[in-house]
Amino acid sequence: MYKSRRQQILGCAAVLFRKKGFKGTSLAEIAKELGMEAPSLYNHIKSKNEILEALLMDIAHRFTRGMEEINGASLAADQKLEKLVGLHVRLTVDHTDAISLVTGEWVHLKKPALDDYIQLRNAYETQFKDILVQCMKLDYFNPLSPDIALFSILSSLHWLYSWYDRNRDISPLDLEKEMVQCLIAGLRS
Amino acid sequence: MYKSRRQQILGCAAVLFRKKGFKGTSLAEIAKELGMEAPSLYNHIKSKNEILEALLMDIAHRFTRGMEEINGASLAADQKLEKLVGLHVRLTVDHTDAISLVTGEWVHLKKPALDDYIQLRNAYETQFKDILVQCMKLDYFNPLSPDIALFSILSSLHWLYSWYDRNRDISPLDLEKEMVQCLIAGLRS
DNA sequence: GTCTATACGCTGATAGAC
DNA sequence: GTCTATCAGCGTATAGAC
Repeated sequence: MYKSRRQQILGCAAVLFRKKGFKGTSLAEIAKELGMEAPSLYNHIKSKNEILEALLMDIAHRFTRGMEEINGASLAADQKLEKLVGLHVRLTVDHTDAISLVTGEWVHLKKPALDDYIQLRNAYETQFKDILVQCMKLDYFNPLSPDIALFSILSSLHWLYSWYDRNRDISPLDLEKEMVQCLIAGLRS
Repeated sequence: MYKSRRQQILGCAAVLFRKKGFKGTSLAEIAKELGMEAPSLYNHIKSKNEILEALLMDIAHRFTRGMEEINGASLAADQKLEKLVGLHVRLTVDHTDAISLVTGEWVHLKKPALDDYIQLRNAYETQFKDILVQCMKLDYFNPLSPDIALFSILSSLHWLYSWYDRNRDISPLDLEKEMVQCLIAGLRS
């Protein structure tokens, strides 16, 4: 599969940003990893910050699209919840490094992009909670605090990448099944 | 309550490190917040990195001591698990800013301190998992994968600080009860 | 598209007066 | 203990040759 120079830079940066943080990674390091000099990067990117924007907005849009698909289908709320876990597992497996930036590095986004990112994030969480609330209206779900349940499930899903990295032998499908059991079984009475 | 200049610096740094990251925070910013100049900080600290070390090792030792106390008491495994949730809630409420560094900023620790930190962290997680395994031997617990259950519970507990910050109105005791229900209820059959 | 040369601000840290 | 002065190094970014 062909990768443009820009895509190579983005992929390489994601790995380094994950390991050393956005502020802890220099353009020289990214360039060196690709066998080039730092200034040459500017033929493919606008600035260092643009790299972070491209990585994070791509991830954010993938989550948004996934949520739209799930909400568009005519499924019961608990089935939607299981689909959401699957969405997180799939994106984590396919974009492990970029997704790791969601937990902390997004704070280094700058003003216009930062607002866009936060807006997408808030919309996603709102829709996630709506589905959770619908689940709790089903009589075989426990009526927990939706805020705490949302936070609890989401934080586990956000950290999937760190766990998956140390256990790449598990198949994505098995991982999804285990996560569904672990996260959702607790909500059912 | 009296706070030494060093403690003021550490507390101030924790707030800034949390908001802008360790690498994204300059000594000048920390100093300014305290109404002093950057070089004056060196009368109380050895280096910028030492601030991070002091903050993280303090937190790590608090978790280690908490685990020792819980393991030292003669409690059933499921009771120990509940106590552990309480430990995380209490430390999060009392040291919100410093504890936020546990999720990502610890990677900026340098060699001698980094190894100490990782060692404490691994020991804590091992003991946590042991308790989880003991729970699953009780007949009213589901036999989930201990690794996934550990990861799932710990990631929720690690992100408590971000949630607690936006919901400071809830009492620590209520939060503890909700978290126990949300995290542990799922493991019980 | 890649390079070398270069500008220039910021950062962590030290020296030394008060 | 705090300050001012100062340094060396690094980081992003630009200019311009090839």
